[in-house]
Amino acid sequence: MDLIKVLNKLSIMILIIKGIKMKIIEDLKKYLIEEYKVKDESSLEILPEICPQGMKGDLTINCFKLIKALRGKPDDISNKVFEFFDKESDVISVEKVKAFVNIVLTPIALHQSSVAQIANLLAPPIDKDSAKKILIEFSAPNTNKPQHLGHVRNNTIGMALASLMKRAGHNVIPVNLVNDRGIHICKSMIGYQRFGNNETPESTNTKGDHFVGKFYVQYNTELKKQIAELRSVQPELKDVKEDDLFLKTEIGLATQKMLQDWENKKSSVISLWEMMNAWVFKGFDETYKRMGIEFDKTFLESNTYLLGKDLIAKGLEDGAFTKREDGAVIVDLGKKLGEKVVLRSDGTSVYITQDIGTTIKKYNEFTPDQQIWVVGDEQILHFKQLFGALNKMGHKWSDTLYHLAYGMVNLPSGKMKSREGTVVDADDLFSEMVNLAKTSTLERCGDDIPADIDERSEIIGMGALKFMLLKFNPKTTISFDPQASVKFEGDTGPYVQYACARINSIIKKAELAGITSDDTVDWELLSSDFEKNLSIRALFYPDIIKTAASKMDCSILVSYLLDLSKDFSRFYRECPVLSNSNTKEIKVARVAMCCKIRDILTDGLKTLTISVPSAM
RNA sequence: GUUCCCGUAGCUCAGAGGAUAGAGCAUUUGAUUUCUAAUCAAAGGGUCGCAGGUUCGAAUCCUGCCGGGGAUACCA
Repeated sequence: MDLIKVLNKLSIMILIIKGIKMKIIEDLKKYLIEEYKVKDESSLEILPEICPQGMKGDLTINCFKLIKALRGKPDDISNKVFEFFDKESDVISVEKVKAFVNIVLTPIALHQSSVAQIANLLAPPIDKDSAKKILIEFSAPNTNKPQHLGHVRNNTIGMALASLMKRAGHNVIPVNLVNDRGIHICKSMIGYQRFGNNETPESTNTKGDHFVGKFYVQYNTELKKQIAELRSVQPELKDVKEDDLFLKTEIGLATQKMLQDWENKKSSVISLWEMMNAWVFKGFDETYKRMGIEFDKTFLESNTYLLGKDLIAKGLEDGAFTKREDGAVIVDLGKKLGEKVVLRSDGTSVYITQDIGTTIKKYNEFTPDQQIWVVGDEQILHFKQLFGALNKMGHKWSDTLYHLAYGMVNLPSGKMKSREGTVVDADDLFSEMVNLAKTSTLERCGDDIPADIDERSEIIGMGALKFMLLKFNPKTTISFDPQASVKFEGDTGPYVQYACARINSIIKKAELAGITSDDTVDWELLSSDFEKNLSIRALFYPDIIKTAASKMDCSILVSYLLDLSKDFSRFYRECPVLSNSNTKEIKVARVAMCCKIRDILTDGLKTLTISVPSAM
């Protein structure tokens, strides 16, 4: 036993290489630098890979990737790598296939570099010097209707990205910018004035955002009716677009008047606006709370919509912008992006005017190293123009701005369209998911209904939804089938949660048997492929966090957690932990392994803003 | 017209220039006296849209074409 302890201490000499912390790999690097007389040591990065199935090995060194740094031939390099490993006592066997060198490590060397160093695996992979202050804006809802599946994707990606960046070691400030003013807001206000009958969310027992959304729908119905009437009286308007007929309708004119009154701060309009917005915000708060979303700061468009005008004037002076013959101020963004109007000829703002203003305001307020917007991919051009305009204005930080463009969410029937009533409402979706989780939990429990059934169902249902949305690369347009794609089997959140639940159950039973996490672990005993695979996978966790953060892609972490859970499920089947046929030492070692794997799974899910239920 | 994204198994999707292109679902089959079967094991299923090019090596990079979607407002 003492010998083991000494060996443990020796291999604790851990060094960091691109997220993979292994002494043997660092030694290999030193050896190759010596052999090939490499001058710039930082040019040589050795990132081992998991050996593919069917090959004999734990880890693989791909020598093709070392050609550049070493300036050698693939065959020579792989021979040298082979020779190096052949002499290492931590290596049981080495195999060279073409320029790939596959090594099998002793269990103790492997586990000591991996799960035994759980604190290292869970530490932020980015050092303090390269940590950035990142402002991330997402959600950006309108206050005239409740949120739908598209917002849910935005919210989920935004919050998980913020959490991921934080986990990687950055300083993250999540912010929201609520579109609480404008013609569309006036539409729901007119709708309420005409059809509201002085009802309130309380009097009708309706969630505030749904309550207001109802009047937005009624408004649009009325508008459509008036347009139809107009066309029946004036048949020549048949081919004119609906948008162009807006100001020819009575309700359209009333809406425009209301917007003007709002901008002139007419008290009756302002108080109606304040009352209805308060209802919506209360509803949104519930939605955000249920999703586990918190913002450090919420900007309101009603406070920011006038920003930018003076900046345009200054840009005009500095020559960043030019005045066109018709009086509009434009920015010339070159051949690809063309000209963009930044101020109307009548001197009023366009959308990009206030975006310029808000972005500069955010920069001055927080001085971040990077600003990120999580906004749908239909606005790619807009953001390119925004960044281009800021660049022209001489803001050097404009090249640190980043638009994380995510794809749309389609239904099997096609696009979601609010006008056709094919929108999946966020709150309905949450309830459906949680109910599904509850039903299947009840099925599994039989008569033994757990006391925390509702809390558990909430965690499982919401976890399944978030996991599903994060599984896809953000930029892909995804197809969401509420019936089929939302199951709790296979590559899902509950699969990962289930692995955690099984581990928790084992640990509870182990404690009853007198096995604790303080017991000394003999890692040598975990020598099966199933046990080694867990350590191999765990070894890559910091690198996965780092890569996912640098690519701003949570799906990388999602795939990893599925792989690790899969490795665990196999281990669970093949290596009983508390079986009576096991010695106490084996039980202790396997319990320790379970704890470490659970820690990683829990940490990974938490990073994705997903919780783990007490049991399943 | 210009521009951006996508095209990989029946379906939904991973593949960070490298080995025999992978998962899940669906289909077929097997596993529960042993720590939770929301699990595990296995089978079938692929001209990686097409054609060139770069490379020792291309699903991955470049060019062209075909197909699908988005953006091309003094809308937000």
